[in-house]
Amino acid sequence: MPATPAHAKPTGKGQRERSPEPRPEIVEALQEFTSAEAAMRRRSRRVLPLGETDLLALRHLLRDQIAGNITRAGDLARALGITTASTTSLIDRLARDGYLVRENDPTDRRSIVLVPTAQAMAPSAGPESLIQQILLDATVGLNDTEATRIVEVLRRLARALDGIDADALTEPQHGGS
Amino acid sequence: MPATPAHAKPTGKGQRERSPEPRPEIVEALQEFTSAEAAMRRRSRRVLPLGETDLLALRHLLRDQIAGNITRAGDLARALGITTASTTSLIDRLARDGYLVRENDPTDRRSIVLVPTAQAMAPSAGPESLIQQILLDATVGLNDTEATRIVEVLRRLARALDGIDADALTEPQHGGS
DNA sequence: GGGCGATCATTAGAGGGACTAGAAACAAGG
DNA sequence: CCTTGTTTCTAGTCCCTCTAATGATCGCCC
Repeated sequence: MPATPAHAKPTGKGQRERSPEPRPEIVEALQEFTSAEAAMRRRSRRVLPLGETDLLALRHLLRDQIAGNITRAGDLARALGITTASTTSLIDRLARDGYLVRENDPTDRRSIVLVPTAQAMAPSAGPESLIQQILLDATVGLNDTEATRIVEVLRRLARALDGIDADALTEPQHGGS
Repeated sequence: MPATPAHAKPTGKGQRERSPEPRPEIVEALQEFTSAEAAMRRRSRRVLPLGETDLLALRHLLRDQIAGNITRAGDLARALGITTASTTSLIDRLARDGYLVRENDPTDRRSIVLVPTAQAMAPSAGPESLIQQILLDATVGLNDTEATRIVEVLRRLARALDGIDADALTEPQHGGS
């Protein structure tokens, strides 16, 4: 690995003070992480039972279920950033393999409600859990304050990405949230 | 671990002390980030000139060039976690659109050397740079120690993922030769 | 220095997953 | 009732990756 020579060095003064400056090293490190994860996931695609999108969909379903929310097909499409047509075949795949079932929405007969089955937790118990464990092992050695701060930043980054759509990229005006 | 729906609450004592405990919230927040990024990238695929893999490939090439290393086709395949066959068509795409050129490797006539062109930096200047800016904006408000710690953890996570291959997932033994 | 296995890039063919376009069923309001 | 908007699904297409097999070259050992 190259030693990434080109960091914009922060002005050396404040060591403990909150700085209004951005941190390019963090964005760069985040890129390293995502590209490492993508590469790992491609390398291991044979032994992983589900594709990337399918896994994200399943996680979304389980999270919604824990939170007590129901998930309809359209919700999943929006959450994953794919079209509803793609979502239909995604649901077909997951239903065919027994990860979820389609149920009628009692309040809207056009909609369907997606209900994860017990099988839905299986991926998290297979090779996926080993990945989780390896990741967990890499998070030790922090104090509570640091851990909290990291989670804060990651959440802020995720929400910032949520606000981006195609229009925001072509029209640099922040159209409002 | 049966399901672990909520967070494993750290033992409330150490607020400033380094803890050997893992931080599931960090892994979870990281998942949120990667899924938010994937969703954003899918939403904006129309206006982004390159696919995800193509972009990663270009970044790898530029990084190698800055570090003074040459990149051969096989190197790219390994870095991206795809087969050499897929790499061939990836190089075809990138070469066709003028992002790189193939050159002969003087030391090995079977290999080709990939040389990024000036065009290779164009994607980082378009919508991609806007994404970068939005991410940068979300990293403000940290002190130097916190920023350093975050980068440390992310790098450690990335390296941990680098060490995972299909065999490591099926054979939990770390016996790789 | 000639043969032999290993390595590198490529081609050919197949499959998965995402997209666009359009249609059917239903909801909601005039 | 009728019109307009929403939700899902079908049909057809395209892009990207994979497996399998080929041609060219390297490294090595006899």
